[in-house]
Order: sequence, then structure tokens, then C-alpha cells
Amino acid sequence: MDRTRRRVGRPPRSEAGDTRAELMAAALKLFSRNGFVGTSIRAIAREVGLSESVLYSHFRNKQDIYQAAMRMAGPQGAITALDALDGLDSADPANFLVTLAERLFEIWDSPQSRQVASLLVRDGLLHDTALSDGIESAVARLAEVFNRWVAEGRLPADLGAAEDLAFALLAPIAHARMLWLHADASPGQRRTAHDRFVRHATLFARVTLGAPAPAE
Amino acid sequence: MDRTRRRVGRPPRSEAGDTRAELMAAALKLFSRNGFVGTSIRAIAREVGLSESVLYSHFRNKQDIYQAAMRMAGPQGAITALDALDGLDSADPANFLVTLAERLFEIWDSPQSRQVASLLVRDGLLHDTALSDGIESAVARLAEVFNRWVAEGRLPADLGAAEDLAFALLAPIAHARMLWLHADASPGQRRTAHDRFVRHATLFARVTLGAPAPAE
DNA sequence: ATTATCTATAGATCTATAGATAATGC
DNA sequence: ATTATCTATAGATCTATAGATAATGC
Repeated sequence: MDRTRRRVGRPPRSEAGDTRAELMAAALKLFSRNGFVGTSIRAIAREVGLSESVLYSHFRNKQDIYQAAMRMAGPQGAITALDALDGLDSADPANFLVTLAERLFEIWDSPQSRQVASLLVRDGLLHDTALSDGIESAVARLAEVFNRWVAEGRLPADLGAAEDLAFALLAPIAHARMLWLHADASPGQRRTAHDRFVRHATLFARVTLGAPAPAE
Repeated sequence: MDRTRRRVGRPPRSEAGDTRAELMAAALKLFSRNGFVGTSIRAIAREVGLSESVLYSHFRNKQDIYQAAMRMAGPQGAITALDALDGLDSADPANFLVTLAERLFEIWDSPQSRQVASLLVRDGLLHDTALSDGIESAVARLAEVFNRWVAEGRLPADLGAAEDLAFALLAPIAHARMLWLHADASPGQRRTAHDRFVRHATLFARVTLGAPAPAE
């Protein structure tokens, strides 16, 4: 990351790294901290220790760097977590819900996911359909699980619409993510997030299923 | 807002408006849309139809405009809504909760509140303590109400910590606000937000109080 | 010959200031 | 005299390009 200033000309093999990947990581870091307009090509190059013109041999323009960085970070969302838990949902509902919260925490606590969260929030992507679509489809996906539970008699039918229940479980977790799992969250903030994730899932399980929460 | 280009010199009385207020409103609008760094002094001046140098006779610098605009918009938060409902909480708990959701919607649906929401989300204020402190104190304030209800036998004592319950009610509402009650939300998005606010409060009341929701 | 870097620079902003100009209110 | 605006401009960035330079791989 912090190479010393190079001399003119192509650097020798021994000093070569994966420049493109380093540039994308630096870009994601700075974009997430200062936003798209708040981050200059120059600043990204300086972060990696290169001249700014080198970015134009790897990317077409600033927008292209942004897109490449977002593609690299990938969409590690709630849907992924739900898919991974597919086998577990027929076993113990309360355990499923708390495990889901734990799983979401693990995914969203990684440095890169936290940078993506900051970036989503910053650059209008929040107000783009990207994030709200993500929430909507995760809610719909979880609602299917709840409907199945109702059909199987594992969940009372008179609580309310499955979609409303799914929103009531996921929205506080998504909210805690945005508040406390961002790019430069302190260890304390990350603990707060974890605490909120688990306590909310536990409360939700107890109130809707009438069961005590499983031991952590 | 869209005055034609003025001629040199102080404008006659007939054309004078409240320039300072117009500048702050324009600044809030543009900051909320494009962020602090994404908004130039020049753009704010052009929005009001004045030369950019006029901003320096009303404000010290760009940062000063930002602060003035935020102060003008004011902190119309959940605490305000809770205070306004103070008399109601001893009457009908379910009604109190749904009324709170309606009240929060009214406050946060105004154009200026929506601009503030966008701005909070954009310029790191989300990651500043400002917003998370706001949530924390609103949660604490509502938890007091819940504790009183438990003491009065209006709310079952075995549901969980009052603070967790308060978070479970408020976080989805705050989340829906950030997703759908932003600066340039469509009428459809604003309806979605209202729908979410009310449906969540209704569900929450039914599940925790065991009572049917009051008619809207 | 190709690739990965560099230096230098054009042209477009942007913030902020200096100083001119014309209306207002005493 | 004071106030509210204007024009003009200095100085600092920023994006993007042109062209030089040195290592690599055939």
C-alpha cells in the first residue's frame, strides 16, 4: 500500500504487485470514507504510492474505477445468508432466527462489507433502488419461510402478515448495520451492532414463537 | 428562487426578498441532493439567481452555510413526537403506539425533514454520533413508557427488556424513513413509508399487547 | 514490441477576496 | 454612511491526455 516513490519506467518484476487490485481496494476505502466526489483520482493514486496517470491505464475514468471497486466487493447480502441457512429452517425456528442474525453479523462485519455499507449510504445508492430492493427481496424471501412455518403449525397464524413479520425482524438488523457496521466503526460500535442483532432476533423469537431463546 | 439576473448595485426595495433564508433553503436542497463536497458555492448562488460572491456577505465560508442550513431545518425527531404524545400514554397503549407512528410520519414527511434525512445519511452524520445518539435517546425515552406500562399491568412483564422492545418498535420505523422518506422521494415511496410505519406499529401492538389494532 | 510506470501540462472547475456600483435610511 | 449586490481575478485543485522511459517476454 505504501510503496516509496518509484523511479521512471516500468518497475522490475521483484517490485510488481497486483496494481489493479490495490487500486480498487484503495478506491473502495477512500470512496467509502469521503464519497465519490470527495475522492480524487490523485488521492487514490497517492494511497497506493503511484502517479495518478497510472489509473487511466487500468480504468477508463473515475466512474469506471467506482464500478470496478463495487463489482469486486460484491453483493454479500441477506439473501446469501438466508440461502446458506436453507437446511436449518425446518429444524428449530428460534434457533434459525438467532443463527440468521449471527450469520448476517459475520457477513456484514468484514472490513470490505463495512466499506460497501458506507458507500451505499453515501453515494445515493441508498436512494437508488439498489438497497431498498435488497431489503424488499430479503423480506419476501423470509416471508416464505414464515408462511411455511404457519402451514406446519410452528408459528401462530394470527400474528399478522408474514411480510410484516419479516420486516419486523430484518429492518432493525439492517438499521443497526447502517448505524454501527460502517467503514471506520470502532470495536465498541461493532460490539453494539452484534449485541443489537442478537438481542433483537432473540426478542423476536420469544415474542412470536413464545419460546425461550436458545443459549448462545 | 429563479430570479432573473440582476443588474449591478443594490437592488430596489421592490425586488428584495429574504435572501439569507433563500440561500439556506437552496443550500439544504443542493447539499441533500449532492452532498457537501458535491455542492459548490456557485451552484447555490445560481439556484437563487445571484452571484456567488454574495454568499460571502451572508456566511463566512462554505462550512458556515452548511451549519446555518442545518440549524434552520432543526432537529425534529422522535423525542419531539414522544413529548407531544405525553398525555396519551396512560389511556390506550395500542392507540398510543399507532398514533406515535402516524405522528412520526407527519414530522418526517415534510420536504425539509426529508432533505435533512438525505443530508444526515450523506455527509457522514450517519456515522457521526448525531443520528445514532438520536436513536439511542428516543429508545431510552420510549423504554421509560414501556416500563411504566409493565408496572401498571398494561404490558406483560415477560416479553423482554423494555429497551429491546423500544428498539424493536422504533428501528424499523427509522429504517423505513431512511429508505423512503428522502429528499426526492416519489409519492409512491412516501406511501410505502407511511404504510410501513403504520403496519409495523400495528403488528407490534398486536404481538406485544395481545390486542387488536385500533381502526385507522 | 509490449507493458507499466513516469513527468508535464491543458483546460475546467472551485473557494475566497478585492473593489466597484447603486439603492436605502438617517 | 451603510447595505446588497455585482465583476474580475488569484490561487488551488481536479480530470484527463500526450509523450517519455525502462523492464519484460517473445
